[in-house]
Amino acid sequence: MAKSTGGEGGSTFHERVWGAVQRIPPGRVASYKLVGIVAGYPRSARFVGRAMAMSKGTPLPWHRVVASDGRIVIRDPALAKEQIRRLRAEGVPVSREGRVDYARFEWEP
DNA sequence: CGGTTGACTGTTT
DNA sequence: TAAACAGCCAACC
Repeated sequence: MAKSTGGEGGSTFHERVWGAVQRIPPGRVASYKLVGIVAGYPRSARFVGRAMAMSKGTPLPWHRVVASDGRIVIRDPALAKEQIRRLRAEGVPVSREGRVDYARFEWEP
């Protein structure tokens, strides 16, 4: 007990964000802001996206992270396409426009 | 130590 | 509805 931070227990911002993303259950999605809140940085939504960009090549379920409207805001179409594909594989319906029903599939920590 | 940057978000035009 | 603007914050050079 008495573990410091009481959360992701990381050192850098990215490690905490990664820890928060790993906590997202399958079949659910979380917004960048929500991940930031869980990570302990409620105002760093932008940086959460930055951390995700670094996550390329890591076992991180970054595909469960979408914008606050449930829309995919990734600038790389190839990467966004992969996210849609993974979300559908997890049981999350994604529209052709790259949008999910965030109101229904939002992760509630 | 300061300016730049971004897988964001919310408001306004 | 889409586009533009502004606020925010930590890592990077």
